[in-house]
Amino acid sequence: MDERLTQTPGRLRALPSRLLALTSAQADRMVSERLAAEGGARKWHYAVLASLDEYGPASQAGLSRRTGVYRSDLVSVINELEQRGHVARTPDPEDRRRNVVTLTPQGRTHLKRLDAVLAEAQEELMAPLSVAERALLVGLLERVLSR
Amino acid sequence: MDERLTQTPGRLRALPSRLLALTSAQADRMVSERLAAEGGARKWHYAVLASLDEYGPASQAGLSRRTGVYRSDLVSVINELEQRGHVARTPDPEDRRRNVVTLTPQGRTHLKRLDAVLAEAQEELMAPLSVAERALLVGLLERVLSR
DNA sequence: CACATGTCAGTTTCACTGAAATAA
DNA sequence: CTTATTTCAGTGCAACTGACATGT
Repeated sequence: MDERLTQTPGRLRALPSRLLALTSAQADRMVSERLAAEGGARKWHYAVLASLDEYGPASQAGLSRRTGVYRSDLVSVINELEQRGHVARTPDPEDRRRNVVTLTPQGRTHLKRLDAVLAEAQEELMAPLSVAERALLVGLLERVLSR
Repeated sequence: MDERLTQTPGRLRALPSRLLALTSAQADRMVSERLAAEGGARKWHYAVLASLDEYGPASQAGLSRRTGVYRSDLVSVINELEQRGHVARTPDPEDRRRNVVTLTPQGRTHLKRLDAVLAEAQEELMAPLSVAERALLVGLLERVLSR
C-alpha cells in the first residue's frame, strides 16, 4: 500500500483518477469489513434501509432510483433483508405489478447499528485529515460529481 | 447520475466513502473509454509501460511491486503487450526463474499516445475545479492514503 | 400499442487467493 | 529446506445488459 506510492512511476503518482481509485478501494475495504462483521451486511443493505427510513415505503423500482442500485440487483438484496426480518415485501393493491417494501421495527434497530458502524469507518478513513479538511474533501468530490 | 445525488438519502449523500466510490467510478469510466479507443489499452497496460519507461527493464515480480498490479494478473497484461510488440519478454541469464521485460521503441511511441489520452481524461474529470482546487484535492487524497 | 415492474440469467472487470513448477 | 518467480485456475463482488412475464 505504501509501496504503491513510493515505487510508483511519477506519471501515475499524482494522477487524480488513480488516487481516487486507491482511496476508494481503501474506503471500501474499511466499510465492507465493518459491515460484514455486523451480520454479513453490505453497502446495498445499508442504502436500502436508510432510504426506507428517510423516505418511507417504496416499490423496488423506486428504491432503485433512490439508491442507485440496479433494479435487477435489488431483488436479491430485498430477499436477504426480508429473510432477516429487516423489511417486509407486500404486493401493492393499487398497482399489482409492484411490491411495497417496508422497514420493520427490527430493520430500524439494525439500521441504527449500521449507522454507528458506518460512522466509525468514516472516522478511520478520514483520520489523517482535520475536520475542516474533511469537509473540504467532501465539497471537492461533490463538485467533481456535479455534472 | 444526478439522480443519485438528488434522490439519495441524506445519510448517504455526504458519506465520504460513497462520494469516493462514485467519483472513482466516474474517473474510471472516462479513463477506460479513452484508453479502449486507443487500440484496446487498459489502465494496467499504461502502468506497466510507464514503469518500464521511467525505471527501465524489470522482472514481472518487480513490475508487480512497482505498479501494484498482482503478479498473477500481470501475466496476461505482459502477454498482450508482447503480442502488440510494445514490450519484449526474454529470459534473465542471471536468474533463470525470471523474465526480463523491456520496452520496445514501438512501446515507447504507444506510451506517448497514452500519456496524451490520460491527460485529456484527467482534464475532463477535473473540469469543474480550478487548478488550485485540483492540487488541493490531490493533496488531500494523498494524505488519506498516507498510512 | 407503449411502457413500467419484478425477476432471472448472464457478462465483464477488478481485486485477490491458492497452488504448482521451476530455480535460487 | 526456504524462498522467489512465473503461471494457471478459480473465487467473490460490483456494475451492468438483455430478456421475459405480468400488469398499467
